[in-house]
Amino acid sequence: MARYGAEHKMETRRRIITAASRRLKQDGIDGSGIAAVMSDASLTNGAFYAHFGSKDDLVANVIADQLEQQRAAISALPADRDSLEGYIRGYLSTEHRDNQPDGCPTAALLSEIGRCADVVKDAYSTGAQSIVHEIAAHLPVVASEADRTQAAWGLFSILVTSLQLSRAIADPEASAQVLDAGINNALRVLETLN
Amino acid sequence: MARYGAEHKMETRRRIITAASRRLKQDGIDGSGIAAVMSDASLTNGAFYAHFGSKDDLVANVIADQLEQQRAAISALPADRDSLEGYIRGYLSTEHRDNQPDGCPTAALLSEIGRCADVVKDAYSTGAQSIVHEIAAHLPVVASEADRTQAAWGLFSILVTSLQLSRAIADPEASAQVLDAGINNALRVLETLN
DNA sequence: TGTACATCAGTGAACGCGCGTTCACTGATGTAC
DNA sequence: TGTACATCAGTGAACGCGCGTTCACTGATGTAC
Repeated sequence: MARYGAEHKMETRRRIITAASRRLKQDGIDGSGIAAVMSDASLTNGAFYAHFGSKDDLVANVIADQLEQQRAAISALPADRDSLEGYIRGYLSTEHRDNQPDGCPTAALLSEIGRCADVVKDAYSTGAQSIVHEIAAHLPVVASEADRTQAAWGLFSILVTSLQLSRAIADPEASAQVLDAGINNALRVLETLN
Repeated sequence: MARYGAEHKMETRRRIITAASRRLKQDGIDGSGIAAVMSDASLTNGAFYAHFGSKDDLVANVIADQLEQQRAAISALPADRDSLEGYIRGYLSTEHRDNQPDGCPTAALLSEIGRCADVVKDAYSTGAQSIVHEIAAHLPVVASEADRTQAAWGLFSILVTSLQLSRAIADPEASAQVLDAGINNALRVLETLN
């Protein structure tokens, strides 16, 4: 028997994924080095390859994990309009805008993911579709399922770009206007379904 | 007098900006090196600093130039609903999705821009606001200017994220569905203004 | 007309640095007997 | 109970490479006289 329990290595792996999630969302995929991620996880760079086959492998695992967490958070919302509105207002808040390491992975990384290896894109595809279906399940049932899925893509789009834009625009007033416009546009999607 | 006319250096500068636009949109900001850009422009890396003070300086100029071209293209559209619908369908086409070097700079770079130096973010802010105001000027005049500007942000958001998502999703069928949903959601924004 | 010099866009090698990845090694803990 | 050995998560130096940036130099063209 090894000196560590069976769960020890899995815990370390989880620690790396958690550290990498924050680092990747803060500095981007290209902007985050293995050594920095491992240091954030209180490890040295050499240990990395005992847990992941490559940087792409790590990124794919981070993406899948982050999207699943986001899906679960939406799943836990009560299926009424007020809860969804609360989620929208939280997503397009200045707090979320200013806390990228703890925020939405899609807003932080989407334009980089399109250029990533297939293993990353596949992880993203699966996760993003799960999130959108979860959003659709929380939309008013007055519309058909196809209409709700379509509206969910629209809602997701408005949230993501509005947040990305608010981060790319340096002037605080203009940035806040973009968040406001995003909230109104998102709420309008909810209304047009009724 | 120098052996070149006064316009020669400006032409070279333009050649670098054009090459860099394509390269940055294809490989991302972090993913594009000075040497590759200069090689694309049929020059060697050393000449770069005779034209730009830094990589950030180049990126800011590329962003400003790209967004101004996009604004001018929208400005040239007739201000009727069919023209706008045509623009939307072209933007969310598989051709645009598959031709990132010649495509929308926002879709290619937005999540990276939020992490860039202020000089880049300032160039982006100015350009993006111009584009949105140009879109707003092409929306039906039945709504107030504030409502149209807000709807223009929503339209822009739907276009950008839908294209980004279609590029991040590897499966062709799912990718096409995202483009379709984007078109429908974008057209719905036009309808709700009437 | 001929020659020495100034100009300057562009060349290409070099700088220090951080990247992703590899690998010989450490050292704490377990088992064998 | 004591000692030799096996296991293996983690260490830390090293690899080749490409990055952004610097700089001494080239060479084509103009001016001065």
